[in-house]
Amino acid sequence: MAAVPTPETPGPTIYSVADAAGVSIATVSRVLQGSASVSARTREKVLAAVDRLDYMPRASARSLAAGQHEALGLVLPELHGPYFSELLMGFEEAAAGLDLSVVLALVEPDRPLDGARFTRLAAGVDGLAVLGGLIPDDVLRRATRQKPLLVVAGEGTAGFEALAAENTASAEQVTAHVLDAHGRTRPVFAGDPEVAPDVRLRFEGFTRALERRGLPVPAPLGGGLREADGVDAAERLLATGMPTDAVVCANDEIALALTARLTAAGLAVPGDLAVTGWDDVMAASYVRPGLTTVRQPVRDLGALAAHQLHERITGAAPHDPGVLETRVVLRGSCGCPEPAPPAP
Amino acid sequence: MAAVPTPETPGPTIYSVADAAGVSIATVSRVLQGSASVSARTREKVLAAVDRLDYMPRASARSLAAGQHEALGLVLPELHGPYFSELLMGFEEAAAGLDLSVVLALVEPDRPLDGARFTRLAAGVDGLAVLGGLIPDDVLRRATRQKPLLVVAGEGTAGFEALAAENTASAEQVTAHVLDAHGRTRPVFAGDPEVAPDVRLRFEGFTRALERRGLPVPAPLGGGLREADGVDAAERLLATGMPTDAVVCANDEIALALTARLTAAGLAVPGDLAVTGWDDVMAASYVRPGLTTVRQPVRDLGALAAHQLHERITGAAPHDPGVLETRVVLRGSCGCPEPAPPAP
DNA sequence: CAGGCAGTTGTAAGCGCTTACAAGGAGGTG
DNA sequence: CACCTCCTTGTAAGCGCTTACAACTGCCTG
Repeated sequence: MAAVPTPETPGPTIYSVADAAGVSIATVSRVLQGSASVSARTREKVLAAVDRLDYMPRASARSLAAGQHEALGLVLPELHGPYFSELLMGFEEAAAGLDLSVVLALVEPDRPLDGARFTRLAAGVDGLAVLGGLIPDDVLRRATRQKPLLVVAGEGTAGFEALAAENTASAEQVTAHVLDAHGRTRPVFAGDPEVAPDVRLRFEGFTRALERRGLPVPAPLGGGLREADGVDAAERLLATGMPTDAVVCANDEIALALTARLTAAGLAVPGDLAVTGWDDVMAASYVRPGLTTVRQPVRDLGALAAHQLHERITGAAPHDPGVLETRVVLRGSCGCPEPAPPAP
Repeated sequence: MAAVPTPETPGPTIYSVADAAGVSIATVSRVLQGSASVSARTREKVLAAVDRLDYMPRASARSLAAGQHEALGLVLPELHGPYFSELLMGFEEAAAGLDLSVVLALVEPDRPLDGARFTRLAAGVDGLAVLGGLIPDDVLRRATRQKPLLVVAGEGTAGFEALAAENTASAEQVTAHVLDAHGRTRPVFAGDPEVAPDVRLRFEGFTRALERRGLPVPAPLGGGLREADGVDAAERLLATGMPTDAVVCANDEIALALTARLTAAGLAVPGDLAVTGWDDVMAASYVRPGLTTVRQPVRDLGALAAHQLHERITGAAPHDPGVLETRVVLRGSCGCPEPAPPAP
């Protein structure tokens, strides 16, 4: 028995199998494709040979001959929080359902998707889904000329095919809730609209709620989407003497960290400030007060991305972009009564 | 300008580029490999043609000719909690550093990695990393004959190459802490040792701590690793009249949900019961009391997996397996004084 | 100035698979 | 019984790339 196949000791090919089964390679291929008509007896002989030899076709040879990779690429940022994991799971599940592999590339702050890596990714897949705001537009535009490309959680504007969950209306809704149901009048937005398209759209909703009520719109607090950014935002707030009574945060991580920091500084949530988040992460339902937030169908987003990409690749009529619906989840942090027990 | 290339409209090949640049395809290949000696003038001509045509080599053709996929496969379960994300990030970063792509396959309860999917995965990569306990041993053994394979966070026993973070000693340590520092005497273990190798090893550490002190070892509470399982465990505990004063949980999700459920039932943590978790997820530091837990270098684990796999593939002498160290993080849930502010 | 060498480029043979087409055999029909 | 069909199988031509080898150029040596 030979050792594990390596580049130097390639292992059996379709020729070995054909020999072993006493048929031609075309027949082996047919059996393996389950495609054309092959007699039962022949099929068995071939399958027996496959089994005996531990044969496994090289995907590269298949792809080359068939002219398709049968793989989708997915580009995401650091996988912090449940958001990206969910997206990824939805995408992977849908892709698997379509018999497609998923090639994943992560973009981290110190590790942008440079030309080489992007090319290597794109060269091995039939289509590409990229998280909105991750890659500069010109790079995207270039990529678009190579492969079908879909921007996920981005804006439909820039001329790319895009797909996203609703943002603006939900943000307006949650802001309006804080204003109308809890009588707040000087809310601020924690997050940087420049950092990602969703954040910009959420800030727009926030803005709209204020404008409709004739309230002034303060500048957003800025910062990224991580816990540390929430702490920073809280400290900036403290430093400015807290000219606010509500903080609408761009996501739950910010909201949780900010709440913790403000509470440590002696402020009460929701007493002194109402706080809201976005995403409904696990911790949102465990902290006290529970975090009021917006839940989005992230997994569906991922799945839809895979399906739309597949349709683009196979040339089927593309879905209309569609914006997925979200849902506001009210808990104690905005001033609402705490819902039932924290357990799921 | 042609539309986006699709299987029907393939786009430029190395031949187009060679024509456009007035050289042979061998020369184009050389330029693209950055390899052999090519005159500066020729190189420029080729690069100009590449640029003009938006040429992108097919990975499948490269792989076929070169006999390598330049890709690693990774098999993980559902990406809940930060654990798997971290692992994935570490793996992907290391792989990218080695100029390798990452093909991801997720195994979910209703979606096992059947033969077809596994074959499709293995057929397109040079090596495979699989989370311990996910795939039946016989399937693994079969896979081992095809490709280099590494079991991550599993046990080194079964004859597979394996890699993991320390479990038993840390579990013994955290259990001992609850017993010795907080005077508990009747702890139980929440989790099912059968569900994953790490859990089994943690339960072993738990067991050892009790045995060394001459205490009886109660049967583990059983159940999976999700929040819902923690709730279940809590309810089982309540139903049996709570013959315990400490719960050592297999992970933080269980610990958090169980704590919430017990608290809702009127019990005090750590007053009535000490609770500990595993992983140090984000919520662990936000809840009150903070959750005492064990932090493991998950990202490093992922990175190490990619590196070891690569060494196996390239035939370099394999690292020795190595077990990564973990660290107990003490917070309020075991009875310790709460550390500084909750913010990171 | 012949011979040799290094540097550069082209030629061509695969890599392992899919698939159009041809070929052969078995069975049915008039 | 000749002929036509359908079913099954084989033949062979790629798919787009890498790479060993050959070939050519110009230059340096003796």
